[in-house]
Amino acid sequence: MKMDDANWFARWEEELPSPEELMPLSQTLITPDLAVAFDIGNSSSPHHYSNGSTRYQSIEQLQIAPPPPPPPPPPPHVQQNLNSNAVSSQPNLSVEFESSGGGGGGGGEGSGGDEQARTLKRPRLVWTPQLHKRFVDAVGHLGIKNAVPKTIMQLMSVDGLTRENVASHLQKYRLYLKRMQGMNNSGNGNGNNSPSGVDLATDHLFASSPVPPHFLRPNSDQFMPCVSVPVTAMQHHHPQMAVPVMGHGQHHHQFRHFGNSPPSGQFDNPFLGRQRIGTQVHNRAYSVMPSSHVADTDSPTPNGRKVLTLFPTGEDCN
DNA sequence: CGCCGAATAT
DNA sequence: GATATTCGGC
Repeated sequence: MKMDDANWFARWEEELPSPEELMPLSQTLITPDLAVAFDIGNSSSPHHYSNGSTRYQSIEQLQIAPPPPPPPPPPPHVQQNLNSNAVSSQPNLSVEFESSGGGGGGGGEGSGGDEQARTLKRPRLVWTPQLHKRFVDAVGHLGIKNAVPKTIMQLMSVDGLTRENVASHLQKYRLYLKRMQGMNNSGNGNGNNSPSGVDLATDHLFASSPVPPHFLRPNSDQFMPCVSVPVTAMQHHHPQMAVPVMGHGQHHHQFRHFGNSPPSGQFDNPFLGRQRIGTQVHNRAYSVMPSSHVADTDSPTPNGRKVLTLFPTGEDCN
């Protein structure tokens, strides 16, 4: 009760990715051209983030694949290179972009696209567990009141993340919460009373908590460790299973996590509908990480999409 | 006009 | 299924 501010911040910090993890992630948008050209395997790009600019963070897990690089012949196996890299660290890096087939368009700008990167058509954003966590944290800390795309986006301060990205994700997230709510009530087909705590959302899923100043853009610091939130519990658990629980009025949200040992098991991922974890529980992060991504190797590309993956998978995506 | 959210499209 | 884009209402 009293130990909040100081404490939560501390905890929050703990849970932040270690510098080692962070650094590798600090690449900003990787231009498709670059990606292809460099095979991305070389994360050794010297230029992490532009320090001088006003970019906030560097939690570049955002891996938004850059603008449409229509031109050259995209090697069909681009993704695999990345995998090899996965081992290096745990940064789940994943870039996904559609093959030129659909998007079309082209622009061809250099790699200096700073502003442009944000303006042009970006490839589909892949919500990595880390990214999602940022999202959840942000939402949890904003009141339901403030948890709107723009605000969330700001709180997350992920370079390149757009309001639309967040809005879309938020929509899904809300849906997920709704399902959770429904589950506790009655007719959940699952005999389980979902002790798992989804009870949180009865109506104040998250209630309010003014965004702590520290959260908002560090108007002067481009270096806040990472803007996240103090997730009271779970550190080494599936982040996916975290749900903001709002206890009392203005307190900091505790996150209840379930999935730790799902009694009867089946829980949905934050977004995914119920995912059966009967026999095998996958460590994979929440839904957003379809097996295809986690799979590792060349996964079947559904449509014409190419998926670049760099994730070791699972692990703790703290 | 910008933003939000639900619906709809890809 | 996951994300993006569209569209109506503030």
